[in-house]
Amino acid sequence: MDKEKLKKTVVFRGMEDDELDAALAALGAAERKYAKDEVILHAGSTTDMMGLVLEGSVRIESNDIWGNRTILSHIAPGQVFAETYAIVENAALLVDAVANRESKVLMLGIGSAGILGHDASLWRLKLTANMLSISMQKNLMLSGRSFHTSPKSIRGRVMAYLSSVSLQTGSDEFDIPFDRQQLADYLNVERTALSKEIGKMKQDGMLTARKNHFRILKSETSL
Amino acid sequence: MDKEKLKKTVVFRGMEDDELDAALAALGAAERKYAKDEVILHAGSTTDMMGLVLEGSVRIESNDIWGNRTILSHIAPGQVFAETYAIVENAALLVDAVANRESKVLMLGIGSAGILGHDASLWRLKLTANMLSISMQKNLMLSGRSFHTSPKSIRGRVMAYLSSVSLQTGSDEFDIPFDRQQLADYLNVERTALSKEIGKMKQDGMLTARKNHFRILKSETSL
DNA sequence: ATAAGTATGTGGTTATAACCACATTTTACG
DNA sequence: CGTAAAATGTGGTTATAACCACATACTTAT
Repeated sequence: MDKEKLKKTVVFRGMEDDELDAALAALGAAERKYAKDEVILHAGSTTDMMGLVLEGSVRIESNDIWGNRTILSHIAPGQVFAETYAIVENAALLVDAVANRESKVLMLGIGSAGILGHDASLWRLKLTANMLSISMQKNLMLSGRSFHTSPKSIRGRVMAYLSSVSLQTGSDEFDIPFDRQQLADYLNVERTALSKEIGKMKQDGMLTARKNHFRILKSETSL
Repeated sequence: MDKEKLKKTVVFRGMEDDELDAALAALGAAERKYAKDEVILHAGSTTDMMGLVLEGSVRIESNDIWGNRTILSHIAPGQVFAETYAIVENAALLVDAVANRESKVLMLGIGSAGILGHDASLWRLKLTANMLSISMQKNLMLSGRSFHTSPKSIRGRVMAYLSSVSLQTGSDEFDIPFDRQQLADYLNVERTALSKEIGKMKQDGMLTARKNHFRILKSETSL
C-alpha cells in the first residue's frame, strides 16, 4: 500500500507519516481485492467500514424489488464510498457497491468507535475534519440538485438553476458548465423539451441564451 | 446563554463544561437578536459562521431572480443552519436565512481556521465529530430523496421509495411514515395522481396497499 | 474549403401527470 | 353510536413534457 498516494487522498490529506500509520492501524485498514462484478457491500446490510478505492473502480447501483437496475455513480481511485452508512449508525445501505472490474479497495473501520470516543490525537482530528469536508461538499451538491429539480415544470427548474449560477457568479451574465444534453440530464428533463422551453423563455423576454452562455433579463414587473 | 441547554444540542453534545467554554471562546460565539423577518444571512454572500437557533425560529428561503419565493425549511431551537456554507470555502449561499419571528441565534465561527488547523484539543475533536454526524445524517436524507424523486414517472418514484423502505425494514410488508398527501409531497407529485397510480399498481399485481400499510408482491417474471 | 460529425432547435404526436369536482371511506369525538 | 371532518379514491379535462423524426447550426479535421 503506497503511503505517498494515500497521503494525497481526500481521506488522509494533511497527515504526516506517523499519523497515517496510527490512523491505518486504529481503523483496521485492510486491503482487499475484488473480481469484476463482485459485490463489495450489499444493499440492505449495514456497515461500519467505508471503502477507499486504490485501483480499478467501484460502481454504486440500485436494484429495486421488481428487478430494475439503476447505476448511480462510479467511484475512481482515491475516492471513497459508503462513508455515510459507515458513520450513521444502523443505516441500511440502499444500494450495492460493486467492483466495476478487478479492483483493490482499502476498507476502513470508521464506524462508531472508529472516529470519535477516544484520545484527541492529531490524526483523529485531521481524519474527522477531512471526512467532514467530504461530507459537506457532497451535501452542497445534493442540496443544490434537489433544489434545482424540485419545481415540476421545466421552466421552474431552469429558473431555479440559473438563479443559483447567477448568485454564485454574482452576475446576471455567465457561462454554465453544461451543454444542453448535460443540463437536461442534471435537471432531469428531456433535451428537446429543454431546448423548446429555453426558446419560449427567450420569447417571453426572460433571458438570452447562446450555447452555454446565458444572460438574465429582469422584467420591469418584477421590481 | 444557558450552558446546560447548549450541551444538549447536536453541536455541543458530549462536551464537558470546560470543553464547552473553550469551544465557545475559540469559535467567537456571539449571541444575536433578530427581529421578525430580519435577514440573518443573505443569498449570494459567503459566511464562515453557522447559526445555532436559541429561541424563536429561522426559515430558509430562496428568492429567484424573477422574484419567486420558495420556503425550503424551518430551523427550530437547538438546530443549526448555514453550517455547510460556513465550512465549504467560497461557497456562496443560494438561500436567505430569515428570522421567522423575533429570535435569538448563537453565531459560531466554524469556518476555515475555526475547526481544523490547530491543537488536538478534545473539544475540537468532539465538535468536528458532531458536525460530521449532522452532515452525514442530512446527507443520507438528501441522497434518499434525490434517489426517490429522480424517476420521471410516478410509478418509478413509488417503486424507488418502497424499495428503500423494504430494504430498511428488511421485509416486503411494512408501514410507511407518510399519509397520501405527505407521500405525494415527498415524491414531488400530485396527490390524486399518486392515488390513481397506486391503484393501477394494485391492479397490475405489484403490491397491496391500505392506508400507510404496504406489501410488495414480486411477480414470477422478475426472478 | 468541404465533408463529417456533433450539438442544438423545431414540428407533430402521444403519454402522462396536473388539475378540478366530487364520491366514498375512514377517523375523531361529542 | 352518529355525525362532522378528514383522508382517500375516481372520472373527466387540460396542460405539459416525453418522444420521434428531422432540420439547422456549429465544430473539427483533412
